[in-house]
Amino acid sequence: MDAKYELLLQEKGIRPTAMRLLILRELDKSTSALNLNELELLFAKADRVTLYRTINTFEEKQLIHSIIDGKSSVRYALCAEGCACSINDAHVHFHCEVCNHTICLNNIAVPPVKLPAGYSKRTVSYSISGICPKCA
Amino acid sequence: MDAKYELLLQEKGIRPTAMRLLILRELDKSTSALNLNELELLFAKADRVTLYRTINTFEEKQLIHSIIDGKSSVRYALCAEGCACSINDAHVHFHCEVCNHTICLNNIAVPPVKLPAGYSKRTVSYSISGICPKCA
DNA sequence: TTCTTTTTGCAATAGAGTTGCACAGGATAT
DNA sequence: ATATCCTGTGCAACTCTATTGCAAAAAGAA
Repeated sequence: MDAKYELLLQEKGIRPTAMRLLILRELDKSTSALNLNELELLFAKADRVTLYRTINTFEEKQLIHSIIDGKSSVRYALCAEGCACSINDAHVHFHCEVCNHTICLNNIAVPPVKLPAGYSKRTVSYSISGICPKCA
Repeated sequence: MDAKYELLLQEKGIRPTAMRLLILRELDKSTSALNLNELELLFAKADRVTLYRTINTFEEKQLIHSIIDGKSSVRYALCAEGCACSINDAHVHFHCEVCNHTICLNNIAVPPVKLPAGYSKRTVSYSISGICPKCA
């Protein structure tokens, strides 16, 4: 069961501790991107800081990516398999203003724009805010 | 001198007080989008809360728009003339990771994407992070 | 086991955003 | 003009999110 997650962690060079496995499983189960607070609610017994540091580790090792949705806080979602967190892997995010969920539109790539001369591009973020099918 | 700003405020239905004129002028002068903290530094004598509420008023009346750049805080920039803050007016923003400035690429419109069925789009945000010409 | 390194928990702090309340100043009515 | 009302501004306090330092616990290495 957890073998899958353990493998995933090891592939990314992250030591599979109990906490990390739990957090990874929650991120995988969730259909929307979670912020720190939502994660905390899922783990009554875990410390905010542990979650915070775990999330940071995951992001550094490119196991998850962060999303800046409409307002409020940063959210996180698992990267798709084979994702290198490069510009080519970037997809569009959708934030529902009713249920306040943010989801990855993994199969909608961010359409490129041509920057004026002299600008170099490292990361891009394209997010759409509106109403999702469930809340319509 | 200030007549221009006074007129601008009145056009948008905002009463032109001294503070508002000052803040508007600073926003107009600035070549990059400012966050609350940066604004505060420009006005040593003004209160954070006044700036905060002024900015909120400006945004409600669509005199300025907010930008969610890379990390940190929300930034604000003057809307272009004739902007209605609709999706069609949306432009791409660029955030320089070196000087930490965020600028409006007013003449680069956000390329539209086709959402899956059931999703309705209200606002979009496209921001690029990298290095600007000055810092390259 | 013993030693060393990593991970976790607790406490405290920093920073941004927000609200309530009270005072000041301009606009309006009498 | 005076009284009244409404809006804007400032002060204080608070919430929420993010972050750091330090010590205990757990994991890995010798």
